[in-house]
Amino acid sequence: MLHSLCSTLLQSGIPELGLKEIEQLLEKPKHKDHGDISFPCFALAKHRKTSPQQIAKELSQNLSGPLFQKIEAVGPYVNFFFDPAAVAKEMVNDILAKNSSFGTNRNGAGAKIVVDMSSPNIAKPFSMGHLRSTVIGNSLCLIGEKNGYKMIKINYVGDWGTQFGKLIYAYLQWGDPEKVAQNPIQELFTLYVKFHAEAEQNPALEEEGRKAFQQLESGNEEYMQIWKSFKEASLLAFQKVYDLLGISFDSWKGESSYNDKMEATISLLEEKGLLIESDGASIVSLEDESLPPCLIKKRDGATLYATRDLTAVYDRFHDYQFSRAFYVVGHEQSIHFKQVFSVLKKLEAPFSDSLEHIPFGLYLKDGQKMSTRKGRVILLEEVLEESIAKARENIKARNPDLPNLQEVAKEVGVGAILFHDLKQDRMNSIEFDVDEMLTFEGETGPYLQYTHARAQSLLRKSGETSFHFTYESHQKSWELIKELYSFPNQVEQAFNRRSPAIIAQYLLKVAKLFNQYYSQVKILSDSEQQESRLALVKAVTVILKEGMRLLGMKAPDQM
RNA sequence: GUCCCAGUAGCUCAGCAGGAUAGAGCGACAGCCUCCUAAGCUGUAGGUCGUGAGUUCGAAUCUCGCCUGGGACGCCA
Repeated sequence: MLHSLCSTLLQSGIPELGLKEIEQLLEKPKHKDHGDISFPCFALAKHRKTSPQQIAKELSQNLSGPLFQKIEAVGPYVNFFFDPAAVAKEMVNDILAKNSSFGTNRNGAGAKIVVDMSSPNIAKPFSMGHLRSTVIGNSLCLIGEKNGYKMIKINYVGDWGTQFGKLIYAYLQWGDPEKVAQNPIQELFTLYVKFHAEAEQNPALEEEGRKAFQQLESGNEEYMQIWKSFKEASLLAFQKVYDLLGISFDSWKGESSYNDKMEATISLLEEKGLLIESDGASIVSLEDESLPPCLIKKRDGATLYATRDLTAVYDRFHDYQFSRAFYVVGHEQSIHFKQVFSVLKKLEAPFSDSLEHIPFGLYLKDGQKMSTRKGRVILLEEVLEESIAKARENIKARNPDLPNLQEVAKEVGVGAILFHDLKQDRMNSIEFDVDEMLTFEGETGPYLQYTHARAQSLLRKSGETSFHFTYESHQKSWELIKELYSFPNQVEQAFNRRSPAIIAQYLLKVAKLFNQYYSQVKILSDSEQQESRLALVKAVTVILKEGMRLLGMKAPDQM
């Protein structure tokens, strides 16, 4: 709204540019004394062969309007200062009227996007590494829905592959069935680590593992039974983590669901003449794309993950007729996805232009990648429990009478972990640091939740249920209102750039502005301003709550 | 060796579809609760935006080289 007001006003003075072009040139000044919106004249200077300073001066002379306090030329810029008294009321009332649907748009027009996310490996603990895929994927889905898309969350569980051959071999060799039955995840993990430690001494074990997987894939009854029991135990354990995170899925079709469909994929590749032999394995050459070849079948005939990804995407297209497919998977798999997408292009798959790898940096431990094989992992569940415990202590100390202590502690503890992950650009690698992760002060999830709870507390104390805003002159409140009103734009940006961090950073700005306002202005008072101030507070809660929802966080009313 | 990602304050990061004086948080130091939740707020100190070129009226932002760190590179996922 503010932008279009400025561009409309400018247009008469700039006949050579269209309304849209002018609007795109407008920018938000970094400094307050440069106004609310500014128009840089450099582009015009080129056309007109006059100095931008001159143009700014000329343009600003003829400009004025009832909604503006002043419009002035400063150097090569035309700076617009709105009259908050004239525009703020409409802005705040718009937010209040739309409530949580403020910022929702129909850009996606209901198009379906399937999202491959989370995808932990069964028989391995749920590590911090899987957290990123899970929370980034989940947030992108929420942001996608807000932008009018139909998002389909697929947990492509890693329940097939050579690793299970290794695990079965290790289990038969060293496993204690009773121990495994009692504490499956921990025991299986121990076996997995042991296998790799032993294999370093005795490389022949790798061959044993491959053999065992080959047998599993060809339907060995005993191995299937073992595999099934591993899978059941793992899914049970994962569910606990998903419950804590408050995340659910539309599909749990894991890698093993495609066992009987792989042959079809392989024949398809053969029909197109893409499959060639190389060192006994079957590959698709991608030399023309300067990529390493895509391995389809191992020497022993067993399949590989590329084979399964190819098969899975055809199946997903069949099930959902998606318009796009996202793969929220670590950056270290970038080449793999380039390969798979290239093969699909060669296959002339109808969806081959709709595939998108959404990579993210990894969690590092001591500057290095965490490795499941070496047992160098950190368990998500433990970190979550620790965070919840800390939140509980904090609440007990500050708000001992809070009735639903456990529930709020969970929301805050989990919120801290979620926000810590989502607040920074997803490509950044994150050095794992518990202390930093469990910080509740500064730019953190609990800070946002605290700010929201504070605002809710004001509303609760006032007893007010309907809100009417009229503008009261105050520098902070105008800054805050402008920020609140930019939420719809942030929602679009976050989706276009596939970036939950945009929402996270935005919420920090809102919270900071509100806390400043709160410290300067007494909201609950007998003054006639109270009603209007409360309306602004209400608008803040609307944005904070909805914004946190888009990140997968809860916003408790008290904490 | 080839390819990908990153390098901004002591630490963690914003800013990057080029624009005015590079911003936060943490940590340090100094303040603010007889007052709406101090998980908060205010102030001070702290920067050759890795480095060298180039493009441009203008570069932290775009291009190329180099340096440093991380990751990937046919039978793991």
